[in-house]
Amino acid sequence: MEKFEQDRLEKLKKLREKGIDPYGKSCNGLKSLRSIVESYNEKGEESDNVRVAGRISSLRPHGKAAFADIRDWTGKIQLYIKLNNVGEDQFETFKLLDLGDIIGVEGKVFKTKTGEITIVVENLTVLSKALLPPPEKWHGLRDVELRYRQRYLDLIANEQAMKTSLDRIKIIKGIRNFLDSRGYVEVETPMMQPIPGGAVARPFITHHNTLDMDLYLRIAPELYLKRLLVGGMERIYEINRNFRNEGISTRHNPEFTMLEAYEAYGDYNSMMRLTEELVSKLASELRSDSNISFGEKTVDMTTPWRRARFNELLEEYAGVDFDDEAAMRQKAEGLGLETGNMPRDVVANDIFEEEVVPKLNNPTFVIDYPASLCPLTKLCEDDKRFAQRFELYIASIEIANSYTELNEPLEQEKRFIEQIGGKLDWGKLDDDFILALKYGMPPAGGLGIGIDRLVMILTGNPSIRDVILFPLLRPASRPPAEETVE
RNA sequence: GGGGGCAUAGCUCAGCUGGUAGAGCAACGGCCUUUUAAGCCGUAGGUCGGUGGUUCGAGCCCACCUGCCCUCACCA
Repeated sequence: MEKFEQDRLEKLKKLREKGIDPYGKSCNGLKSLRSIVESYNEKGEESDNVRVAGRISSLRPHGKAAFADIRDWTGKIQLYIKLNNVGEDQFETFKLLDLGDIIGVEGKVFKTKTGEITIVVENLTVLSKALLPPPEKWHGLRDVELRYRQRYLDLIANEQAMKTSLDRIKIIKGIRNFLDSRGYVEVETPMMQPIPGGAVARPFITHHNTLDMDLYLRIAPELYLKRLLVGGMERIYEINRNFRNEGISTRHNPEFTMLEAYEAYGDYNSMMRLTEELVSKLASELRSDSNISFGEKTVDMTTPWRRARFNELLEEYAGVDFDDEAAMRQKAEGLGLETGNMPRDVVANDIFEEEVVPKLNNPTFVIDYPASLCPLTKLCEDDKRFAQRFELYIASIEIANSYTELNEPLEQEKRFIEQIGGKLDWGKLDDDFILALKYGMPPAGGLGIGIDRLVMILTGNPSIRDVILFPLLRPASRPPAEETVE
């Protein structure tokens, strides 16, 4: 507690008395710890000094010598400090160091008799004196609440946390490279929207003072991206945050990262091919094994992935015939689902989520959804009861959602009105979007991929909070309740 | 929002049937110039999440509150 801080403040004072700045300056010519190890393994011992920096993660003093481990974000390396080598003054400085301090070191690389690649310290710089101790070195930081609230400690203490975070960055970069190489361009559309559209979800509301108007944090960028299709941008994507004022769970964070991509003159089939190529490529770049363990489950990412119609799967896993509405309603009631005044499509979808989704373990494209569930989608040509939409499920989690985009303005307007007549009580009809469509939008395929969920699958983390650096939490301590309010 | 679980030293965890608080790591003092979960000797460290209650006595039982985890609902 305060005791730890007191002890360390005392050492800080002593460092200053020795004329050392405990919060040092920038360093040139630093090498990553991993590169030191790799270069030693390739070339063996070298006569030149190396310069490195890192956080002290272990200290093993031996009187007039000491071993220490320092860690950077590429790995760790052992240091060997000998009184004979560094002299009285620097050895004194070393003794004022603690676990968690960040130091710079210069010295030669060698191998100890136990075979560990080690830097013999010749020169030592204090770069940051830590006033609080890091989490325990062996067990790391286990307390999930602390891991989320103080993510920096998680990153320091748990290698896996750092790896997942860096893997996430690789995945997002991989997506950009993939799309860029296919002639897509990345665009930015409004996060604050006067009418939150492109999905059905409760939005966050905010207010602009000068314009004196309420705005909504976007629930999807879709309607703006399609305006760009109208404007002639033929291959576009956006990777950015969406905000939905809904429940929080292992698969839901109020702000989450979404990829949306649109390809003029494509359709949901072209987007399906794109999705399979993209996701399987990311998977193989990240791990050599095509099997990913995900909680209790194991997912086989080997392509080609299964493609099955919505109603086929309903038949296969729920034993329900989409055409036999009475039997379907009976089945739903048997599952304890509310069927009351629900339209048939909604009942079918409820059964689907209850009975089919839990069984979709290996990557599966579910295609051709009931039409009324897809207000922004073109209908199937051979059966107008279904729409040209697919969703990709992996480990029973919805990863991607794609349509052949509806580009008929009057039909779109009609479907919006039906939707509003239904249950939407926030927002209104986005007639500016309809106006855009009236100028002509090319036929197009559109694709959305939930990035956080994709990262969950590809890194094998079953909780979304482990792939978002700072997931939303309640404040740890809240001010005492006001007696006068409410 | 409903249901279930968890909260003990800085960290990781024990704590029996209710009898007054423990270990390892970290810390502090000492010894130690190839160790690696270094070792050896010694020391210190606690509002047992919070507030009430039951009891001669509460970390333990009860109620309420706070936070987190799981799950259901809303949703991606």
